[in-house]
Amino acid sequence: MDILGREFYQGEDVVAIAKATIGKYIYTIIDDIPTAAMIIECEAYSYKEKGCHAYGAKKTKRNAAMFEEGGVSYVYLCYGIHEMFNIVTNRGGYAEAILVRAIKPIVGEDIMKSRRGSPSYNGPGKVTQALGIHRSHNNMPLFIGNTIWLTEGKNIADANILESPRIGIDYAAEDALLPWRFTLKS
DNA sequence: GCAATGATTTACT
DNA sequence: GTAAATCATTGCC
Repeated sequence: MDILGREFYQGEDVVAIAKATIGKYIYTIIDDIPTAAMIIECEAYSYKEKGCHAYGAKKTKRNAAMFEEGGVSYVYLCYGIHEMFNIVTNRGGYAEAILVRAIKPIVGEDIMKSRRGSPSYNGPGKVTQALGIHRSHNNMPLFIGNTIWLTEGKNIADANILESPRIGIDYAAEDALLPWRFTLKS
């Protein structure tokens, strides 16, 4: 299958990449269990705005993965309970990433359901749980085809992608209004 | 060392 | 709609 190469992630416009990520397939092989799903919702984050952990290009131990070259994963724990899966973009040092918010199961739905305990996958914490991703998968390359990777997936027309403000970052003030959330129209 | 807090989910009123 | 759960990371003392 067509694993997305490094160049897909290294563009300079994280928002454009986020939009292009809608409809892509994400594959994981975790605990020897393969699963696949289509990305149907994601959000862009950049060091240039307050919603991002790396706002102001401030590097910390937690967000170090975002400063890597595009094409690696950024997984972290939030609210002490939920793990979130991000795709790092841009070149090294620019700290931009895409948060995967919702998926549609393609392979291994029963596995996801049993991991989740509930058959819904719309929410960042649910996505990581369904796919079996956890913090130890932080800073992993996504362009090799090992453990976690993306493929070309479905080609989605622009007209079928909705833009809207991001969710859950009210503290980011005016930056919370940026239309950096992309959803597949169903 | 210690207090504050969050890119959320879930259940309850 | 509102609130509690729950802990690693952060920032300040």
